[in-house]
Amino acid sequence: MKGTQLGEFEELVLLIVGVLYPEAYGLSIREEIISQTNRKVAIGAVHSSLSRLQEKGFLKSELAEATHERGGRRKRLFSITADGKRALEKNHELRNALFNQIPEMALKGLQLSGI
Amino acid sequence: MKGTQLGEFEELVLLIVGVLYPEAYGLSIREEIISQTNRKVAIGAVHSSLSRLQEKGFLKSELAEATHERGGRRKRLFSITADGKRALEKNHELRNALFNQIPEMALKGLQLSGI
DNA sequence: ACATTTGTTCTACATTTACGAAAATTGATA
DNA sequence: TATCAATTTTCGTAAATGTAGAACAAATGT
Repeated sequence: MKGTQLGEFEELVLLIVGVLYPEAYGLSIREEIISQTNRKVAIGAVHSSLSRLQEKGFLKSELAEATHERGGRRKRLFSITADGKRALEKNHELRNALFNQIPEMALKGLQLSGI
Repeated sequence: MKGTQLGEFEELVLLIVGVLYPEAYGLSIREEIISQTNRKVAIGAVHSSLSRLQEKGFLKSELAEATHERGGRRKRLFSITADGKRALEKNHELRNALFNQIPEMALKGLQLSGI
């Protein structure tokens, strides 16, 4: 990859940032991924993906003010850029198009696996 | 990835194998990816992805008989397994669901990038 | 002041993706 | 049947992504 392609996990993170808008930050993103996918994710994985997405220009971020909760350190809030939106839509369209091009025969009988 | 997750390129290859059925083999897959995505792909990338997909159980393959064309080493033809189909559908559904959960606001005004 | 909670940064390593040269077959031709 | 040209896969290596969790930072409660 030449640094402009969206990886599998990166795409997931990008989508979740959209879903969580405007409250997308490291921990909330992690929680949302876990609850929507049943997949376990370490916090470090999320943050490294976030910073790579920002380097690629698909996300931007700003430091929010601290809240009044216990702990409540300042959050870094992420949001999608125009490039990020384009990348997401492009992937979505490509995949839908390919999905629809698969002939019936290619998948016929596959649901009753090894009888 | 723990060996059962589909990588970004792997998912693309899996879709193309479906599209090309029953004539999916290394070179034809490479050509189809290039023509459908305008992305340049090396033959080695395709083959390593194919063998990983087979290890994961998402693809199966068989050696076809030689054709009558000049040259023509025997092709290894790939097709999707039941597990592969499931993985593809699961990804497709998840992505559609997430896409639909993104609030309008998250993408508002992003099309007119840097005027 | 100190413990606790929330959150981000840093570091290290595993897996996937990428590239292209080398090797293996196969039909054609001499 | 030896060699050539064409087609396809295999192999070795480098770079990008994915995964994990400890270290570090800043806020609140007592």
